[in-house]
Amino acid sequence: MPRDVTLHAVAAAAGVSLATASRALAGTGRVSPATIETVRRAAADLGYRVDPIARALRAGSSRIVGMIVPVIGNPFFAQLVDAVEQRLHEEGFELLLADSHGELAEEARRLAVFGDRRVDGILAVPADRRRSGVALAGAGAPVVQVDRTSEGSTADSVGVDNEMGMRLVLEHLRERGARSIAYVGADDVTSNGLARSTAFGSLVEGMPFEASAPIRGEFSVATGMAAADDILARGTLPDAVVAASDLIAFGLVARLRAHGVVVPRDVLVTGFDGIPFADLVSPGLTTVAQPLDAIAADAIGFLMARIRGDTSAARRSLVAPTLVVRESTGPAEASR
Amino acid sequence: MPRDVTLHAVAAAAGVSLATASRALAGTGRVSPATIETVRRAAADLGYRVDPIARALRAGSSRIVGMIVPVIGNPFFAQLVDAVEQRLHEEGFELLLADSHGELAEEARRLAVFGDRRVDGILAVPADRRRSGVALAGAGAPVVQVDRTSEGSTADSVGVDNEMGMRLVLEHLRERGARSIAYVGADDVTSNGLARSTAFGSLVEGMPFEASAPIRGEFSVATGMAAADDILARGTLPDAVVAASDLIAFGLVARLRAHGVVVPRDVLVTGFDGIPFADLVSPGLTTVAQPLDAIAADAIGFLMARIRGDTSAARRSLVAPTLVVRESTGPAEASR
DNA sequence: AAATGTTGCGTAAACGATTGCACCATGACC
DNA sequence: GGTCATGGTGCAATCGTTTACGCAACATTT
Repeated sequence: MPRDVTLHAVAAAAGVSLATASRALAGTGRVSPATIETVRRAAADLGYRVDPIARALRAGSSRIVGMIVPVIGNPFFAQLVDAVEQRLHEEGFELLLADSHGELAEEARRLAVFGDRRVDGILAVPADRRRSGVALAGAGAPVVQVDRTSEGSTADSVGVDNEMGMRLVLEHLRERGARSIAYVGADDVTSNGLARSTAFGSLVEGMPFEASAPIRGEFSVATGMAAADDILARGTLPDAVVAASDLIAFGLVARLRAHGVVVPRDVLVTGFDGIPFADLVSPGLTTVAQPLDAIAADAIGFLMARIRGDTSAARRSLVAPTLVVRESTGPAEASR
Repeated sequence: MPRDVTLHAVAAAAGVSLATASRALAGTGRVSPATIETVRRAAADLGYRVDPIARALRAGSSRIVGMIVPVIGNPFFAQLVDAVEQRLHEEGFELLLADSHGELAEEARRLAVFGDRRVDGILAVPADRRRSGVALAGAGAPVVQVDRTSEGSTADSVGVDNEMGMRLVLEHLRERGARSIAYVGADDVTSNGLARSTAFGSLVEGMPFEASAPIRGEFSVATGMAAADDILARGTLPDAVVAASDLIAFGLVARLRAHGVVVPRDVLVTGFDGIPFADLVSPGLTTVAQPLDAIAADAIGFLMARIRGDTSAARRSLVAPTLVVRESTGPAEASR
C-alpha cells in the first residue's frame, strides 16, 4: 500500500522541487526563509509525516535505539527500561527491545539484528562479563553498557558504584552492632556479581567483622532461598546477611521465615538495587537504592553524544547509590 | 555507510540476475531448484543478510510488531512483555516497545508512530476503555488488544476471564467462612477496572455475603494504601477484602499492618494477577493467577493470522485463570 | 567591467530490496 | 508443423527519501 502523502506531494503543493522540500523540512543546506515557510505550511496542511523507512534506507539512520536486557521480567530491568524508554522518546527515538535470557548466543543474535536494522545506538546489559564484548562491537552502532559491563568492550558504560553501595551497607551494619556477617551474592559471570563480591570482601577486611565463607549463585529469588538453607544448616546464625540484590534478599527472608527465623530479631538482612517492592514486604528491606533515572539519563546522554559523532575516549559513569534503611536491619523507629 | 554485501553481490557471485537471486532466497515465483541451491550457497558464503529496511520500503512489511503498554515498570506488564517478546522472536519478529503512561494523547502519538514505521502488527493494552478505539484503528496495521479492551474497537482481543476469577475468589472466601466483604478496585476507565467491579457486584448478590460500598481507585499500591485507611476509618473490619490487583493488595496489607491489623488473623485479603511477588510477601497472597503464557500465545496467534491476511470477524479469547491459595486467606496449612 | 563568490533551487543518482512484465526455451497438443 | 501453455530468467520500475552536483541570478571585489 503506497503512502498517501509523500514528500513529493508536499513539494508539488509548495511549488518547489523534491530536493528543496526535503532541505526546507530538514533545515539543511541553503533554502530561503520564505521557501521554508511555504514548504512547512504545505506539509502541515497535507498532514505530511516523513517516512522513517525511506529515510533510514537513504540516510542510514533509523532513529531507533536497540536495548538488550537479560530478562525484562526482572523488576529491576523493567524499571530500567521504563526510565530509558521515557528519555529516549523525549529525544525522538523509538525503542527496540530484546531479551537475551542471559544467553550469549541469543545476545549475539539479537545484537546482529540490531545491526541489520541499522539502529542508531544500542543500550546493552551484557550477559557475560568476559565474553559479551565481541558481540557488542560487531553491531556497527555505538554502544553504551548499562548496569553491567563487559571487560573486553571499549564502549561507554554507566553503572552503580558497587563499592560505595557495599560500604554504605557495611557501615550501617556496624552501627547496628553486627559482628558476624554472611554474604550471599552472584557468581562472577556478570560484572556486578564480581564487583559486589570483591567489594564486600575487601571492605570487610578493614572492618571489625567476622565474615563467613561467601555464598554465590545468581541474582534470583531461588539463590536467596538456597542460601537460607545453607546458612541454617551451619547451626549458628550470623548477626547479619548481606545480599547482592533485592531478589536474593527476598528469597532469603522468605525461606528464613519459613524456618521460624525472624528478621530482624534473629538476623539482619540487607538487599541491593532498591526495587519498588523492597518497601512492601514485611519487614521492609534495607537496601542500596540505585538512582535509575540518573543511570538512564547518563546512558542516554552518552549514547546521544556518540550518535552525534563524538569519538572521544570511552567514558564511564559511576552513579552513587543511597542507602534506604528499613525494618530488616532493626526496629523501624529505634535508630539505636 | 553502504552495506558490504548486498543482494547485488550475491547475484553476481551466483551468476544470476538480481531478480532471480531475490526470488531464490524468498522462495517466491518460479526458480529452478538448481538455481536456488546456487544462490543459497553464494549467500551463505558471502554471509549475506537481507536488509530489513530496504525490504520494508519496497515490500511494505517490516517484520516488526509494536506493543504499547500503560507502564512497563508495573511487574504485571513486564511479565506480559517478557512472554510476548519470546514468542514474537520465535516467529521472526522484533518488538518495538512503547509506554503510554496511561495517557490517551501519548497512546495516540505512539500508535501513529507505529503506523509510520510500518509495523506489521500491534499489540495494545488500551489506556481507556472508551476512548482508545480510534487511535487503535488509525494505525493501519492489524491490532490485537491484550489484557484490556476498548469498547469502540473491532480488533481481536485476549484477556483473562474476570468473572471466573472473581467467582474463584468469592467461593474460596465463602469456604473460609467470610461473611462481610469489602471490595477495593480500580475505576471504570479501564475495561478490567469495570469488569472486575461488576463481576464482584453481581456475583456477591447471589452469595451469602454482606458487601460494603466498593472502594475504587487505580491498579496501584497507593490505591491499596488509601483503601486501607478508608476501611480502618469505618470502625469495624470486614471479614475479608477483595482487591482487584496484586499491587492493590500489597498496599492494603502493608498499610493494615502499619496500623497493627494482622492478615489473615484479623482480616482475609485476596489479590488478582498472580505476579511473582505474591508468594514472597508475608503473608503470601492468595490471588487469581493469570496464565500469561497462554495470553501471549493467543495474542500472537491472533496477530499472526491477521498479518497473514485473515479478515474474518473479530475474535475474543477469554483465558481461564486459576486460584492460588496462600496464607493471606487463612493459616498456611490448615485448610479449614 | 570582468572575475569571483554567494545564494537558492532543480536534476538526478543513490540507498537495497521486491515484483510486474517481457522474453526465450521446451514440450504437449491437435 | 504451428500454436500454446508453462517453466525459468532478466530488465527495469518502484518504494520515499537524502544529497552530490550543476546552474542561474545576483552581489561583491579589483
